[in-house]
Amino acid sequence: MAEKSRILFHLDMNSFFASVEQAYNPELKGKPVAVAGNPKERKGIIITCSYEARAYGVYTTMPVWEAKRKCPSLLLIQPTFERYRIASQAMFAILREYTNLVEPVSIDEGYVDVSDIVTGSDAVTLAETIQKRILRELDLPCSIGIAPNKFLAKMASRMKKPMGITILRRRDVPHVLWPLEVGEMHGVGDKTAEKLKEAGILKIRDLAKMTENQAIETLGKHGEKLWKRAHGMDARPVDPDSVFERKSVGNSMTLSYDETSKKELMKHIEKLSKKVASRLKEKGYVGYTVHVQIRYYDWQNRSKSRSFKEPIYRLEDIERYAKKLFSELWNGEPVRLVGVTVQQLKEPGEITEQLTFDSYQQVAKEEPVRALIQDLQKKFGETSIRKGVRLSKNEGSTSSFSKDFLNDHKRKED
DNA sequence: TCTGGGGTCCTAGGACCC
DNA sequence: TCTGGGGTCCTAGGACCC
Repeated sequence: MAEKSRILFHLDMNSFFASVEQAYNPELKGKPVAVAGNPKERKGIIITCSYEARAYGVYTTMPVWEAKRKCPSLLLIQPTFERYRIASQAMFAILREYTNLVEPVSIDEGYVDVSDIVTGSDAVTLAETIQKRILRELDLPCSIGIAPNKFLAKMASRMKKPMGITILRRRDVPHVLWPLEVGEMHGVGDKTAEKLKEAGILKIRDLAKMTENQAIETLGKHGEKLWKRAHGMDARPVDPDSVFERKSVGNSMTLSYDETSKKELMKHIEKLSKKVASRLKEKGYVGYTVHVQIRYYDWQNRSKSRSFKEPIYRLEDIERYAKKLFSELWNGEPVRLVGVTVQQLKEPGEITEQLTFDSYQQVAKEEPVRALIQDLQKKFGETSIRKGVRLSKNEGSTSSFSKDFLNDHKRKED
């Protein structure tokens, strides 16, 4: 069955964190800049770097000491996520001026379905307009891929960077996509590339020339998906709501050194539980599963989780269960990283909006639902809860940001 | 002197139910 | 006196992405 013909953009901000820092501090423009964690705390890896830094061979995930060796003049900046979040919202606000069919994928990229607002020949013009606006109003560069589906748009957007606009049609797939290494496909990481290599599959062309069943025999269900993409097929819709359907909230930390003291580890679990609890509250979510992760000194990962009938959202509960799970999981060996996550999230609106007023009152008598509702009433007011307003959905989706807005924040910080 | 922190999706085995 | 098959939930682990 033929897919309905669509025109999608994939917009990808170029070296986003570093570009935001350069927009805040124009003296950094034209220089090798890297946003990186603190090297003293063993978190010293490059998170993003400017194109000037890339010219020296610096790339994301490279340890800072190595980056410094490759580029002695590298300017290192600690990340300020608040800035990135504001810039991101401003960017998405611009996209939503054109259509509501905007799907954020991460802080710095998203899909836009422009099928209903442009015809084929106007798509490039619209992409240019958007790209210029983001540069002019936010001082940030981006690349845009234009294609009939998400996969091709994603592949297209990274073909020209920075400030590129690339069209990738189905008919371009054999001569543009097929010559690429299979590892360059979105969705193929090291492990999958290695498996494919063992099967003699090196180029995307080789994958496309397999039969679909051969791809499935080699990689399972993942193989079916990749095989279709190698043929330029991808029916996933652009879903503006996906951003509101969060599945988990978690925090983890790599420790400054491998830790063996149970007391210290428990302190870390407490800290992480606090962060998770406060983020859950902020977003207005409750969860039903608590999940604890340990990464040992030798990079072995272990995890343990438990599900509950009652919603989990209070700090005491998260902390108590996380500690219990950690104690059951830990084998006493040195720990490199610990993490706490709450999964199986629901918005309280989803719980209350199904209830009539009577059953609302009845359920509200029960712990811990009653405490939950009381907490939320304090924060949002009784009516919004009773009406089942989807609280987090109303946050920050329509505000308009501009360069002035960014500058206001800049001044505040100064 | 290696490898952050935020996530999503998939797989696979066992429990449990009909 | 022998044990099907489908469906769902739970849990652990892995691959991948930015």
